[in-house]
Amino acid sequence: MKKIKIALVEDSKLLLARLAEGFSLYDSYKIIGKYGNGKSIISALEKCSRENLPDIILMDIEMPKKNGIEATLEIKEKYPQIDIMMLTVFEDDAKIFASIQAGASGYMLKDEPFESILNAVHELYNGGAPISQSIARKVLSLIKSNQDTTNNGHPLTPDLILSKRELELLNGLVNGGSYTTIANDLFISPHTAKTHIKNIYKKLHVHTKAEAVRAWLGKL
Amino acid sequence: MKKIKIALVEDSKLLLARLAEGFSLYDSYKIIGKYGNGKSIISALEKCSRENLPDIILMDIEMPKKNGIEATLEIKEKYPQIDIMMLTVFEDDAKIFASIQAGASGYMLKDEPFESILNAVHELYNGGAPISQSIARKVLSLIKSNQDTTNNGHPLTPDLILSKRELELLNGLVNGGSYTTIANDLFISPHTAKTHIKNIYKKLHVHTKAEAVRAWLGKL
DNA sequence: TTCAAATTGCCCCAACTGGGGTATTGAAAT
DNA sequence: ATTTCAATACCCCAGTTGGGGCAATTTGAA
Repeated sequence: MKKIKIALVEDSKLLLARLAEGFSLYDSYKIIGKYGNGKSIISALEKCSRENLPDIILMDIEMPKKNGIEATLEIKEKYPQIDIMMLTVFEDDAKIFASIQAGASGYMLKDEPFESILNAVHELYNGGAPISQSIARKVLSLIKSNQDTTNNGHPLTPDLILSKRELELLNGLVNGGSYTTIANDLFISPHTAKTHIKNIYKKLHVHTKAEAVRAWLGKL
Repeated sequence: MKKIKIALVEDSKLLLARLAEGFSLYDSYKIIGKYGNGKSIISALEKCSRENLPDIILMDIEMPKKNGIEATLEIKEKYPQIDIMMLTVFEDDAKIFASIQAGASGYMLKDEPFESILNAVHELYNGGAPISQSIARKVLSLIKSNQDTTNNGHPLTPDLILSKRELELLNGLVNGGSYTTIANDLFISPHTAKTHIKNIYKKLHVHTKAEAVRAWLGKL
């Protein structure tokens, strides 16, 4: 019987060890890697042969070097078949949506008992999109308030908050770029960059780059 | 015999519970409060009679609502007799210095075994300034590289990186203010605010508000 | 006491930013 | 087939920002 290959990305060594320990008690799972930030798992995946890639990644959001959302964006770009479940201590609207938008298929709070996380992984492997009760409630209320048409498929990707392209622009903002430098990075006109950024401001309800960076990096 | 009164500020319920549990095993310590972010401990302290104030606060740095550095700044302003020890998962130069600058007396990594933390609290209560080995090494090397004159006293406050006033200005930046609004908040002229911010840029090696916010909020 | 550092304040000016438009294209959904 | 929407691109313009320099006053430490 084939084991489900799992990679863990989590900056707290404590929680990382606790998760690894938890999975080690079950025969059907195999931890194939443990990483402390987005950068390290991405470079590890690059060195990985196709058959050794993980089936599922459990990914923290708040991490040094490269946060979980940026990492998810990059990983799903290259390996769309890998399912990613976000783990976080925050119940932050923007981060939930950004995660899902970036390609995450599930979203669980770290404080959940390990059994819930285990169930979520199982559900994810079988095509589900597990979300913590408290998160689910928030998502539902926000979707309702946005009058958005429902989405039935597996990779839950509501076209809420920010589009994929806008996420890329926002990333440019976080990296401190000007309209021109961001535009050059993305091979578009500075005018276009500005248009995107204006739209981002509207969606995030901010008015300056500094506020956008702050909103993106949490702190609210 | 008088128990040492301890308050815990930590957003991870898991670690919070673990710390509380740890201290509960020792007769000489008493946990007088557990808080999930900077805002909640500050409002709790305000409602606290003088004799019920904690002797020592263990404070996380990365937290929602109000982070540990901002909270430390405010608490040491009002209650300078309380010793604050920072707990963090990051080994981030800027944050170590900002914490100490804000008034923290110790700096420990969360991953340390509980016994180390216990020893650190004991040392702190007896006038020491406990710092994790790995942190201490970094601090020493940075102090050396900055040619700064040594500091022998207890509240370790190197005049490195940012001055107290500059920290306040930086906080204004993080909150998305313009020169004018920040200046109004601090009752100074916009020209002065600009001068401070220019100096902050030089010290942090950044050139825009967005970069300053990013540097302050970690991510490097 | 003396001297260095922190804090405060101002000037000039080029460059960038934010907010308001409008418009074309291509892809996806109905 | 038609509509919707993301992504692209441009215009104008007031206001803000960033970089350079200069200088008075307060504070703290030697």
